[in-house]
Amino acid sequence: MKYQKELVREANERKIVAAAELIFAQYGFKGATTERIAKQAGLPKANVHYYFKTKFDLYRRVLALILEEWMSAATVFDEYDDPRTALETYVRSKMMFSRSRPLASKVWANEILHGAQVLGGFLDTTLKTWLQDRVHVVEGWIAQEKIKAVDPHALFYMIWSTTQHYADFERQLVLLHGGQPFSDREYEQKIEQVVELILGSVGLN
Amino acid sequence: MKYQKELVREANERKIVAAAELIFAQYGFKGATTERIAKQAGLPKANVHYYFKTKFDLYRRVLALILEEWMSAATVFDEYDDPRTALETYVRSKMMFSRSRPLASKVWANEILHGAQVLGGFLDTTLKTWLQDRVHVVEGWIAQEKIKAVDPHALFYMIWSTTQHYADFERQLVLLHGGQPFSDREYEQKIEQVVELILGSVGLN
DNA sequence: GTTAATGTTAACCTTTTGGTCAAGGTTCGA
DNA sequence: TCGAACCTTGACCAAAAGGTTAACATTAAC
Repeated sequence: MKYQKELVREANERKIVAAAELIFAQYGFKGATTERIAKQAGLPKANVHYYFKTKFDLYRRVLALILEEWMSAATVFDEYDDPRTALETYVRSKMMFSRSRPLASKVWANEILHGAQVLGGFLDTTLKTWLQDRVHVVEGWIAQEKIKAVDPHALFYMIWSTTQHYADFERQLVLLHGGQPFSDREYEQKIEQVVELILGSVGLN
Repeated sequence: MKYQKELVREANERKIVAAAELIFAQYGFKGATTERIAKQAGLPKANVHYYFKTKFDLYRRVLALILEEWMSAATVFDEYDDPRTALETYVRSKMMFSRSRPLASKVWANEILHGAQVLGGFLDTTLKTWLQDRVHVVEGWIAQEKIKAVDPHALFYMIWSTTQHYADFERQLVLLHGGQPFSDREYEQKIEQVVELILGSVGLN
């Protein structure tokens, strides 16, 4: 059984992290103020600093949690051997991530856009390894003539950028869509269209 | 013949705008300080404020110039009737923009990521119209069975995101590429690969 | 019930930063 | 050469913002 204090700590940290994610997504690291984060979390600013020594610590925590989600979402790529199923599942998963966690995607995009000061280490090690392994898988498909001979790196970049675009450039898409956010039904269609385009790009129709 | 003062003004504004673009790209609007912009431009801060009343005015100027470039780059789409040539030319043009003006692309991405406060009006009007017209062109191609029946909006979003990714996520690509920036020769190959993927996505091989 | 550890918060401090000012310099037409 | 317009810049100011403090409240262990 957990102590009350432990529960209080967990609940407060969760509230603060959720608030911070929203504010960082909206304003960027520098543009986000601890005051605003505190208000969003429904706590006084000093309380935020009690749980997180500095704004930068809080930012790192937010990114670390997003990183975790990112990694666990990436595992779906390995669940199928067949290129069509593997790619389709992966693209769907990434599209769903953009839909359900747009704030996470935006914080991530902002971090990389401004030089990946915090995530650089991850990109350089874990992600690099992950990508190399999957590139080999794709090369295998190409060798077996299961898909067209495309550049695997370029393919992954296209999948990442296209799917993340639906979160990071949400505002643009909404404006081009007449100011209305996509309904669940409309978004399902977007997913289908993206899947179709990606599969088409490697010759799977 | 131009007056000397006119030349001074033009030269200084250019210096300031160029510096501002760099600093906005690196730090975002809020993260950029006028002091830093001034230093980058090689001028005292007060001089920056002499030419641009506020930081926000300067930001708007930077975006306005980028907008101009964006629009004039977009015209290449209309130069050919044939889908293969039109798409290939457009994708190449966008890839070259990412290569030659990565800072512009980053400032743009940052602006939209954080809600398109300034560019909202443009997206909602000029870009929306531009897109609708080109969507009709693509629909024409589909009706004539020149390309696969894909969703034209999704196609444009994919082209935009994929090509801009090479500027906006430059840092990630470089890290995944072993820390080395792409040479001109390597980048040419990247362009080919992206063109191939995009053409493939609409069934042109 | 006493004590130690942890949580809460208003008030405060310090640094950063966008922006102003005033005094002096430069250009240029008359 | 004189004066008006424009350019230059160090010093300054007020507000914003990250972070600290100290006093008080609550919980938990004995």
